[in-house]
Amino acid sequence: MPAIKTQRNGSKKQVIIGKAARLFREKGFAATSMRDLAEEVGVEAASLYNHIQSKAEILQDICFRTANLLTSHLEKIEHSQQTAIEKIKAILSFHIQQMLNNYEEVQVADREWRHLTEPYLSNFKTQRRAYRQRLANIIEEGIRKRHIKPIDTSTAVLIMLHAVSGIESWHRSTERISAEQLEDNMLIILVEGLKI
Amino acid sequence: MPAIKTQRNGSKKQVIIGKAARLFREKGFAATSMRDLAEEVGVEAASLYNHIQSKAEILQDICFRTANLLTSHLEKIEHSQQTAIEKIKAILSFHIQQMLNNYEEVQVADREWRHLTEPYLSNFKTQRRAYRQRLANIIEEGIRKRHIKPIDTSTAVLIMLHAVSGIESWHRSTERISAEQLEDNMLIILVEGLKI
DNA sequence: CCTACCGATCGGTAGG
DNA sequence: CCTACCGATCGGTAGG
Repeated sequence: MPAIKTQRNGSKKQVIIGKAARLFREKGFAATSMRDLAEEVGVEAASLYNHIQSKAEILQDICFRTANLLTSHLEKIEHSQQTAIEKIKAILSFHIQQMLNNYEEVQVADREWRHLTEPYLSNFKTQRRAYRQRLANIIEEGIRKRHIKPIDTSTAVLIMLHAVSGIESWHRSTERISAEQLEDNMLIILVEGLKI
Repeated sequence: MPAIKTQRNGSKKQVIIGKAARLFREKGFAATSMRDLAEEVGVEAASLYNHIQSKAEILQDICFRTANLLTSHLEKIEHSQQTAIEKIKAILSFHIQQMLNNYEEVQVADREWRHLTEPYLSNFKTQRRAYRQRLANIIEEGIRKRHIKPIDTSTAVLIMLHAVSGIESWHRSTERISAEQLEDNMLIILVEGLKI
């Protein structure tokens, strides 16, 4: 019954990856040992290898799942009929939602991708560069149509993406505002300044 | 001649810390070995210990030097007679300058401080929290005087600081704009949206 | 899923 | 500043 076996392996693998994301975010990829991960999962370190191939594979799964999620959402927005400002708001809103609901994996993908090995490292960097370029193109479109100030698009992209990835600090803050308020405030600060 | 000896040790120690900052930024603190660092410096690993006490001490030096630099600049700005908007611009401008001129140490302090051990870890977190609070207070002052939109101050601080720390990507980009243009653009995007 | 274990590498020390 | 070396820990495998 290979179908059931795959299913079982798949679900246990996802548990392992989820726990790994938590540890990688807390301590970093390099400082997290397979024995740390095993303890978190509740098995011996050797047993992890019945479900995953290597420590590197876990990082690959986390990084590319996140990258693909963001890329495919960007694709949808690109093909919509919204104005540039609306598109940017939709993209940032999606980033914020991902950060709030799935922040461990998103942050690991954002911070620990440097530990990917080739050819995954190059693939990831290429996908990342393409994503930023496409976001810059949307801003460029807004500038051409005079909805957005004539700023440097690369700088704007850089600010937006890094600002969003900073939500971590908020996430663990004691004096929290609601997720809705957070999103509203971020969009005001990041987008209103762009408008003409 | 203890004065000369201290001077010599001091300068060689600074060389080691500088090389370490480069490696810690590239590969992360945990993934950088003392043998990697020794090779970069041009000595055997054991010889490093004539100049530094431990790997941990190098990270402490980098993190607190950067933290103290930013804190003491903030102090100056706080006591000046500028408006809140001007103060924020001055602080961000200083961050951007530090990032451009000294980005390796600044980035290590920003990204690798999690690897500090106690009591340094707690000290660093406290200093960091205080810095953000004082920046938030300046924004709060601007809101009270109706120079700044009534946004959530913690969110604004979070966005600003993370946006600035994202300059790394730009620094290694091929299609660069000038440092001046970068700073102008960042201040427009980050500050203009705040104004009423 | 476990016990037992591998070679490699780690941060750091002794002694000169 | 080097050679020689330490105990600890790493990612991963063999075999059951």
